[in-house]
Amino acid sequence: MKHGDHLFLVDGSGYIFRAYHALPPLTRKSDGLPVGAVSGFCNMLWKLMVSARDTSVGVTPTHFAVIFDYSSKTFRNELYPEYKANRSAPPEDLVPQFAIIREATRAFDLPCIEMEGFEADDLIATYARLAREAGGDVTVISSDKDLMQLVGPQVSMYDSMKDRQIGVPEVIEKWGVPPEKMIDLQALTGDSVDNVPGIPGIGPKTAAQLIEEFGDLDTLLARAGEIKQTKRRENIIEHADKARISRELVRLRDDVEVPEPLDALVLNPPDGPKLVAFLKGMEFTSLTRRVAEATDTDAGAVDAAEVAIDAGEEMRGPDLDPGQAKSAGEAAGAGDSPSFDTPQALAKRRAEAAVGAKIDTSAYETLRDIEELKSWCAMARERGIVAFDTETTSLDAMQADLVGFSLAIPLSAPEAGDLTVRACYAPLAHSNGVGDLLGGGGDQPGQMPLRAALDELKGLLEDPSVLKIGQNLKYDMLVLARYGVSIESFDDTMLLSYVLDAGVGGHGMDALSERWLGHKPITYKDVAGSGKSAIPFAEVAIDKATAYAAEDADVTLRLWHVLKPRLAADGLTRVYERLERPLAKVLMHMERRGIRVDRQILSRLSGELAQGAAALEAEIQELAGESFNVGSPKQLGDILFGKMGLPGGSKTKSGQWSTSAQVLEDLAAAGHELPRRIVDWRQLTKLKSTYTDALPGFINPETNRVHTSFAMAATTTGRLSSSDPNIQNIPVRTAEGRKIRTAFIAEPGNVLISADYSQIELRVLAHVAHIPQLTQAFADGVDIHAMTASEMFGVPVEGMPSEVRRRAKAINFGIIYGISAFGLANQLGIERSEAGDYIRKYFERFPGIKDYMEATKAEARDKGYVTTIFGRRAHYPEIRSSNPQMRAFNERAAINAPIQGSAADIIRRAMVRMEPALEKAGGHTRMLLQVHDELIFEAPEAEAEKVIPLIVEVMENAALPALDMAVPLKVDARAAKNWDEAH
DNA sequence: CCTATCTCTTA
DNA sequence: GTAAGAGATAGGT
Repeated sequence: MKHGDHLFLVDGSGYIFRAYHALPPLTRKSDGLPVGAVSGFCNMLWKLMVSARDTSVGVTPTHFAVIFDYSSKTFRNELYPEYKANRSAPPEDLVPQFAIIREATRAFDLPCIEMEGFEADDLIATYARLAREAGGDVTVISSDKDLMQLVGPQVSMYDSMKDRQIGVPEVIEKWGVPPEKMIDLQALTGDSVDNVPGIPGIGPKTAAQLIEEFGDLDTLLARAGEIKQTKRRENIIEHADKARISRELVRLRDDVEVPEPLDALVLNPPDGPKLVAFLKGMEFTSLTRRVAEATDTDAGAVDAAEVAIDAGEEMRGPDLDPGQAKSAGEAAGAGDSPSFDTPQALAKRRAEAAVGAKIDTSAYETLRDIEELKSWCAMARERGIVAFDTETTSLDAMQADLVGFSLAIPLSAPEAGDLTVRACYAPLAHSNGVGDLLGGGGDQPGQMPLRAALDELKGLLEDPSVLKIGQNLKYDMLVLARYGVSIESFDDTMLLSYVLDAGVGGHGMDALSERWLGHKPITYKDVAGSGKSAIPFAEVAIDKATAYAAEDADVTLRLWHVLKPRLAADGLTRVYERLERPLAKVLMHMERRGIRVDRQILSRLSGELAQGAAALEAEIQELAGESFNVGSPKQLGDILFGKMGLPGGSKTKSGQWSTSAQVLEDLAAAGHELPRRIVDWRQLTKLKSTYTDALPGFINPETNRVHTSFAMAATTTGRLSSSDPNIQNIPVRTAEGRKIRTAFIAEPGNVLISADYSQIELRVLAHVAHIPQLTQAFADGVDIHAMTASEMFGVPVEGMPSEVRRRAKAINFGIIYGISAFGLANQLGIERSEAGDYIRKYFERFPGIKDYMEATKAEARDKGYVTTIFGRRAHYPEIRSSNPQMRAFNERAAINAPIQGSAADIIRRAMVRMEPALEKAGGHTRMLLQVHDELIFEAPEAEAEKVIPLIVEVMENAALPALDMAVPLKVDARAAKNWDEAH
């Protein structure tokens, strides 16, 4: 570099955040990938590269570089651990743009520079000094005040969004001090965003005035006693040390050993085809056209580059030769000829390449010390992508302690054929299983200290510029949360599989590995044993644990390469991005909070139930004339239908007489005493064993609350399921059962709020099937079942007999379930022929329903799946079965899935939006549980009244703005001390 | 000890 | 008629 040369330094990280907030949100048309900041970035780069002379910069660059922050952890954290500690995670739709912007930089053939331990600002300061010393001029493309200390005769700044040059006069005008005093000024004012303390009560105006008066910070601090204003004087004296620390935090380092020499930053003419391919892939049409014209490229002849969401690897893949990972800052070689694909072609190729992957479990490494771990973290950062898995002591994430973790990093692009993966396991808390009652086993040798390893891991997992890939990451996040570690920027292979293939098969890692890789991973049983002889994972020998754990990370990474491209290829990006991935964290928080359950209430109920059941059992034995196991359907059947000779109803699959409640009720109605007692006995013992006895065992000893586990990928339709304990089947229908709900309580000073959607599935049906009468009825807010009865039977709603309404209600539910005459007859206790008449009548009155059902069945038959209103798919591969029963069952399920699934999508949307919305009411209300159409919250008494309308609003508007439903959604919400009264 | 069956709870 | 999870029993391993 020489006199007359001009270096442009773009503050890439700063630009991303500014553009995100300043520019209107923009998404890629084909798949909804958020690209607003990327678009602004590309336009800015292009403008600066080719026509900076026409802007207020007024010069053409000869050298050019884009600088990024490497990670959130820098040398400043050593000075002051709280530095940038309060910065919150970037918005969900900004995260994927970090990686894309790096890729954009490469597409422009510009050096992309970042360095561990330093902020972008330090690299900018260093390059600015080097250029200055070489006699060149510098323009820093940023408007960040932190960089203004660099401004001087040879260095100026440029605000590209306002097209405004920032020189010495501009800095003085804005801050009241010249650039060289900016450090002192910022030391006094501090910075709440970066958590730089400064001196309380001193803002920019006061700081400028003080610096003007005393000359510089040291003089000011030395002579602070002279300040007249009492409070200000005391503050400055008391917080002088804070100001000194602040000064070191804001002072930029200009002596960094930068990764590229100045001369490597020479600006080359853009590579037209390469850049056009990228811009086309991003669907930036007008910029594509401008670039194509300026570089004399035939845009029509260039294939769009595939740029996938969160792409760490995709972005780097096409222009990367296998095994030749480029170091940070190295520009992509201009001579590479990129191979670009349609999403479908890429997905297909990946799937084919993945089968029979060479997985060698003996090649995995065991990380024994921090240095090794550091080097793996650095490698992960360089690739921008890492698969991650934890090993723990328990399946219950709320009680699991960390035993170790594994990482897997792709070394080559899979386009090169076989994907090359390096994987490792870091054991942290393995013990010798020889401990007896007196002394626990000691640590196995060769493990690094847990705390130090966690610190290192935290830096990687919380770095949003590195994509973390896991299988069921909600579990890992839950475990890590207890160690103060979160995961920012992630993909979950279980959720990917669920979005792509719900209904096709399981989504567990072993199933996915066999399905996609043709590989059977080592099972947990293989390393830990099973049953009584099982040992805790912590006692597994480290070499065995390494093979098992590292393989999980390896397999997860390979699965991601197969599954992720399918998202764009199948148009399911939106479902994954909006309904699945963000919900994982929401559920993690809900599970972590748990709900308070009153032991005393349950124990009292248990006693009452035991008494009642014992009394009934005595009567039952008396009536039966012998003692038998009342809980055994087989023995009971022998008594009822053998010994007593009662008329048997239906038989079970295995040929046994059924003793179901339905059969017993019928016998009771015919005047038999014993069946009635059995029904009552079963109710009491069910409540006792499943609820009052089992629930206390789920109270976590640490938190004293019950933490259910929500499964995100368990149902075909998109509903959640709940287990350990299942809180989605807590009794409500009978008075006896409802007593169990009184044990679910709020903490003192708080209330529980229950908010549930009214008739959400019928509303969804009205919307998807376009039923005018239903739509109108919901708009008018009338009783929907009475309206149905009125339409069908010609009975006026006024004074309608309850039996008539009951039948209409059963029909409405039947429709949602994919009605059959058999089922409806069963439900209503009427003849099949009569039920058939009802159904015919219903279809006459609501012909749209019949059309919807036929169309849905046809869709399922043709495509193998049906779709919810938000695009979620539910697969029914057996719908083409030659078995008529099997076929009919699948048809009914297919009819139900879009209705149940759309309702599930709606509440998922509400849940994703709920947490930020609750902040507005004071921020102390916490979402605890979901029961399909109901959300349960815990709120301080003082906040409840304020938060209820907010909750209702979020839920009622959950479909918007993506979808403006033909039917309004209605939510009822109530607060009380316990769940029974709130519901 | 593990798995299948039956029953019952919810939306 | 849809979607789930769980407890008790019974029978095979």
